[in-house]
Amino acid sequence: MPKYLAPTLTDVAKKAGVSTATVSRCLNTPDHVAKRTRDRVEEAITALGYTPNFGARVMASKRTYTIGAIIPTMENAIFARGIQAFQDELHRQGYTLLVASSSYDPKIEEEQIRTLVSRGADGLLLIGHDRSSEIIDYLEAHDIPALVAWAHDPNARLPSIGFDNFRAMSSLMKYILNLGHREIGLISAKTEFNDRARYRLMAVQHGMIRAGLDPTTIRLIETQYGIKTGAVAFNEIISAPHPPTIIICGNDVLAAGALKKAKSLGISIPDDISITGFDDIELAQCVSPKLTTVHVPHREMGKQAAKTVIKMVNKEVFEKYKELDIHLKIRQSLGKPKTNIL
Amino acid sequence: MPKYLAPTLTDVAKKAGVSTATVSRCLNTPDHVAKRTRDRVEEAITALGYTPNFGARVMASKRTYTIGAIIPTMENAIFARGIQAFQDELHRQGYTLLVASSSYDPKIEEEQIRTLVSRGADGLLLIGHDRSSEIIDYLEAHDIPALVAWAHDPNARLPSIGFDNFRAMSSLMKYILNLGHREIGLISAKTEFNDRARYRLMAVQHGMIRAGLDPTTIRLIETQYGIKTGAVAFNEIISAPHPPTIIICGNDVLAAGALKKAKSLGISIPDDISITGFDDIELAQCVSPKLTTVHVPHREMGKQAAKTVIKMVNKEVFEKYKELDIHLKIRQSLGKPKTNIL
DNA sequence: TTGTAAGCGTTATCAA
DNA sequence: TTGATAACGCTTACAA
Repeated sequence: MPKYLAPTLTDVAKKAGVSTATVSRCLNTPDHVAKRTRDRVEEAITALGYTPNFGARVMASKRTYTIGAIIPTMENAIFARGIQAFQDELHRQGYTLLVASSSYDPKIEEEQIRTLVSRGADGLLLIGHDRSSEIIDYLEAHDIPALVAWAHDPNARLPSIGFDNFRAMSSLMKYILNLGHREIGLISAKTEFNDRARYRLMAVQHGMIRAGLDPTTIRLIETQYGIKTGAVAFNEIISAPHPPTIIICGNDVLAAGALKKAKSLGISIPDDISITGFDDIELAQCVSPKLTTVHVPHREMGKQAAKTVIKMVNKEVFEKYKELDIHLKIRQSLGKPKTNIL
Repeated sequence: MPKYLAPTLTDVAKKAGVSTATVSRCLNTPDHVAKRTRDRVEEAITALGYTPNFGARVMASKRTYTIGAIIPTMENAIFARGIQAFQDELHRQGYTLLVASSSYDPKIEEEQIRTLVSRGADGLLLIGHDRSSEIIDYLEAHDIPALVAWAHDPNARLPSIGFDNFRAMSSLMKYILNLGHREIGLISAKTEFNDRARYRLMAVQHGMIRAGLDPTTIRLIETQYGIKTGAVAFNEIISAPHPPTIIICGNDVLAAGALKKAKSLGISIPDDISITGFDDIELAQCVSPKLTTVHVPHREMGKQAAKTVIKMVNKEVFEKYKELDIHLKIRQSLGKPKTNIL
């Protein structure tokens, strides 16, 4: 069997009896071509099963209609929902999304940024602000616009669309303190290279201080994201000598893990201890008791992120720091603190 | 501010005082270059912040070390976990994964296949076998190897790695019938363009027949994937005149939705009615009662898929139809049928 | 409306 | 071990 070679513009041109320029025009600016010729060319294209070579196209035109996104992990409903919305909007506007994941590793993230840029991404979507200024220089040097999502920071170098993680967690914290909780546990995602997690942690600490409490009394565990890790952390906090009346979790997945563990230990939520989440993914409503959490408009964020990135790519004006509203979602996993010590 | 232009091989060559060929060699076959020259070149590269242009590279070398994957949706823990494992293994072997999603639409899937191929993907990962033979012709014509995952079918044109959806659901069905269930409800994903869903449905029907029951008595609802849609479907089945003693769900997410609805209606699972899922994602253990489901080794599948695709790309021998083991995960959402009619 | 031809940034072949 | 130089497939002035 002879090795097949994909047909090129030249093949199509030959078959249609026109120049390569004309074929190219049929593809890019069809209305600049006479109907008769266009028909001939299109015929040749389908006959040959021609698909343009992307690499060549990029080299010649410098425009790819491709947006890259680098997310910490694909294995997380939180990003999944927002990214799907991002992709849907991009697709509607004729752009293609290419996704890569960094496994929460800044080195890998840099690598992926370079990969995507060298592949001709017109623009990039990144998660959070924690990254080296070198890589931002790199993006500027290559004139590749990048938008940060899942965060809001008007002082950051990169534009962003998202919410203020500090404010969001603060409002939950205020609610918790109002209920009378004073002994607080916190299961957080790793805060290194993760500004979202760090701001959420800071919000809890600041809440304590404002209430005249000692923030060092927070039973804090930093752990990787996951249901299992949430369960382990819960167990650890609850087993210590003086357990808290509430365990705040950095996201819904950790909270679900904590809840699961509580159940298996026969600890009643929220009677014995309260648990809260963050994100309001569907999971939050599937567990019982349903999770009190912070609602984040992931779909909206994804959609608007797409619109903004496209504006950036096209050098149109855009809102540089767009903040989205979040709100508390009060459900059953949060109650008043138990009066007698557990 | 002058518009910056990304440095090219030529710039590096000039700066290092060598030819472009030498720079290229430093990048691709460093050991064919004298250490002294190599050092000079590397210095120039970092000084300029040079990154190779991918398009040009592809055009010149025809090799990209990129694998494309097209999944029905990113918004689904089922694919997320497998794809993350797929990506991890690819990354370990020096390949880059580019993911696109089809929104369960075969037209979009074709589009994405062409996009990925024209971008120079060396190989492709696809989900399930349902697609036009034209697009398979296209892949063959372009000599792009494609591997199907999440399915097993030794008669299909494309090689695959996965499990036999019919067998998997059949074994669950056998277990269910053994418990004494005779009145069966089924919430399935849409079966059009989805062989996995179709085989699972067929398995339920065949199970009925083998047990001497009439498969047309199955209360069947086909719906989109989602927690909400699962809840709606459950409600519909349960509200009909003669409700079943069990509702089999095509995957865990639908089952979680059904469970949630049951709880809100005050229906006790599994005392009043049983519910089963499929996939055994983490969610299955977070709901209560925990879901009886079919365990699918997603991570293992993703990892092996990566290894196989790389073999295919490199024209090494590989197992064309690899079947992975699945097994029942018996938990609490499945019980004996209630004796008196609900 | 169409054709000619000069790039675009690499790699690879062939000499040196 | 290095350097010229011809592809690779496409777009886009510029000419016709």
